[in-house]
Amino acid sequence: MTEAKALTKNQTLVLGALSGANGPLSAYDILDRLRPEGLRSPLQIYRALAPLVEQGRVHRLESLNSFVACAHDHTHGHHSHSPVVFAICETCGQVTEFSDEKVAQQLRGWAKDVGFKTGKTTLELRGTCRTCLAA
Amino acid sequence: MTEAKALTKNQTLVLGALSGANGPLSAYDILDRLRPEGLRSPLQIYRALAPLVEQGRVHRLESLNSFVACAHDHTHGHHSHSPVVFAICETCGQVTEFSDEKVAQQLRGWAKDVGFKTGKTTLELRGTCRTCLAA
DNA sequence: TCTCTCTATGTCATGTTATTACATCTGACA
DNA sequence: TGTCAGATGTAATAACATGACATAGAGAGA
Repeated sequence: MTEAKALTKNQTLVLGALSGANGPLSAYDILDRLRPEGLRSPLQIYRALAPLVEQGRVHRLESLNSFVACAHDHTHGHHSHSPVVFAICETCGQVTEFSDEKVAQQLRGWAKDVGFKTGKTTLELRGTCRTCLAA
Repeated sequence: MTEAKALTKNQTLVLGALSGANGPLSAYDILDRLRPEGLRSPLQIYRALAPLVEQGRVHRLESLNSFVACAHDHTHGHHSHSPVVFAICETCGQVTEFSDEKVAQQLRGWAKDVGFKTGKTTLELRGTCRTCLAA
């Protein structure tokens, strides 16, 4: 098993901010939370986010222009790279992360048929979660 | 069969610009193309886009912050609302639009299981198309 | 130890995407 | 003709993201 890559100071701060939040944060939201730690510019946030997203420790939600800490465990250095689905509640902001092998398989099948080489997959559901529906 | 809704002048211009393009355009790209027609501000573009997207004549690509004309026929006023998948070639910019009932079904199944009410679904594949792979 | 180099960091400026607020125009129709 | 609603026009600004360049610190090797 490979070791998890060590994080730099700013990466640690950014990941901490996202882990501590109970929903997605924009880069500027993160910046506001980290001003007390001395961060001052958006670029510092974006620079820290890039490798975190790359490593899968943070996900970018394209439909919100914001970021969430990955719900899975990264302390042991490895995780699945099958595409992730995000269900985003527009009422409470909570994001549920899951992956679905059937969906992945189906998309791979389409790609194979038409000769498309898939890199990153974005799959986001916007709607209302069970809790908010009940309320 | 319901009739297609009539478009306003600016909506016609914007849809025309998107139909004429051979790939996705940002709102500001569209604006640049429509300056000769007298459009001057981003808001004019965004205002025209909103109902076009609403009606499904235009799709927004979240991962590119840009827009494409829907590949399907809207002249007869009706089209399927099953979620659409976009395959975006990062080399040539071409966007292929398709829908996959199995994927849709699978996602509906998940939503049902956890009690999530899905509104809009975003499903975008970034990668390389057959043509660009061959080149 | 010195210094070279690589990575991370800091800062300013700017580029790109999207909306708020408010004014004006136009056509339907009472 | 008056007025009302929808479409349009314009300025200003908010929100998201990156380019360019300077600085700091840690580790390798002379």
